[in-house]
Amino acid sequence: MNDAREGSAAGSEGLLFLTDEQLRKGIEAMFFAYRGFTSDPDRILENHAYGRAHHRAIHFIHRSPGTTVNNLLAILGVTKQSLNRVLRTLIDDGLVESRVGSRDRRERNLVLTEAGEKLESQLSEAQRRRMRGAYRLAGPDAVAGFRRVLEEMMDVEMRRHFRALRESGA
Amino acid sequence: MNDAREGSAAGSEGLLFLTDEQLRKGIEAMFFAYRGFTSDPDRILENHAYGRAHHRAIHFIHRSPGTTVNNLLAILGVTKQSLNRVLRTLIDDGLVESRVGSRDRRERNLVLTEAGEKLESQLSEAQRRRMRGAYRLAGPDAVAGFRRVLEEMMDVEMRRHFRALRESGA
DNA sequence: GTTGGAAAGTCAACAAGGCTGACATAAAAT
DNA sequence: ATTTTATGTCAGCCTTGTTGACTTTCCAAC
Repeated sequence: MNDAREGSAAGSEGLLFLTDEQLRKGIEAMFFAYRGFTSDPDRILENHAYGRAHHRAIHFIHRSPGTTVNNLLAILGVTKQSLNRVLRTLIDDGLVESRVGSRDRRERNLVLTEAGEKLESQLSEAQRRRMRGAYRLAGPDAVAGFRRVLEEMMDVEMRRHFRALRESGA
Repeated sequence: MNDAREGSAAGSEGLLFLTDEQLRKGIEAMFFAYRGFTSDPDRILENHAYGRAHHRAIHFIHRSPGTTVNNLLAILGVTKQSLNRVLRTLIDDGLVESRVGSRDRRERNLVLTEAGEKLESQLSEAQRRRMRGAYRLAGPDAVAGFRRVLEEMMDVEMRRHFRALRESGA
């Protein structure tokens, strides 16, 4: 409907990269790229009877060892029932340890066990391999742009979490 | 595990953007950004008793009017049973029309009805609004990098479909 | 013309992983 | 002492993915 007026979004400012057509390409690129992004870990998880939800939990527990359930809920944006089902299996399988909070004993501090770290490493390495390949081919400037656009696409709340994770890293 | 050796991926080549830490940031950026990417259409779909699967079908039928079921299956990467369930409801609700193929009458040519185009327009505009905001803030160079990295992240098969869609567009 | 196989549609059953609502418990905060 | 917070858990529902089996349609080769 809107597409009949290709390029009209740019008006007379010459912002060709903002045409509806360009935006649609970006949308499709996100769709197809996300498929690739998840495919490698998905293949590994198949052999473990785990799914993407387990991967996400493992990733963020690795990233913030000792994190609480509440914090994880905020980052993952799911209900506690949903997260609990996943955490339950990971704890029962000995990949995650749930310690009673030191500061506040209502809380649970979540950490990966040795086995958990091992799986995390496998999953992460598979995913990083793809990212590394893409980064290498695209080059540093493209990577900076990639990161910049992604960050602008996030909701403020998610950007907050994203940046909080940045601080803990390099 | 691998992360103890931060920066070692760059070796002495100075490719700091390829450190495991940078790659992890990219992974997290994809995760958080994709959440934002899908959130606006998701909100709209709630009011229509449709889900993301319906959105995807609507998007690609709009994009390639008259496309066949088989082509859609290849693009979406789901089983025909899964797609059929979604198409069934869209056809029954009068958003998609399924015409017997002209060339090959076993095939079905899928097109959006007027009502289908209307919903597509709503969904697409919501998604494009976010992309437009991100693109504008990041600037053309960042957008070029964004697109470049995403394309490199795709599986070859998906890249083929992506590029096929490009040709039909501007 | 008959027939083999491809394209499509359908039925059934199942699983993962979202969701809501209700309720329980322990511990902190007031 | 009471309320609030963090967590866990039970039950049930929905969407969307899966596999397997089977039918119908119909092009194309024989």
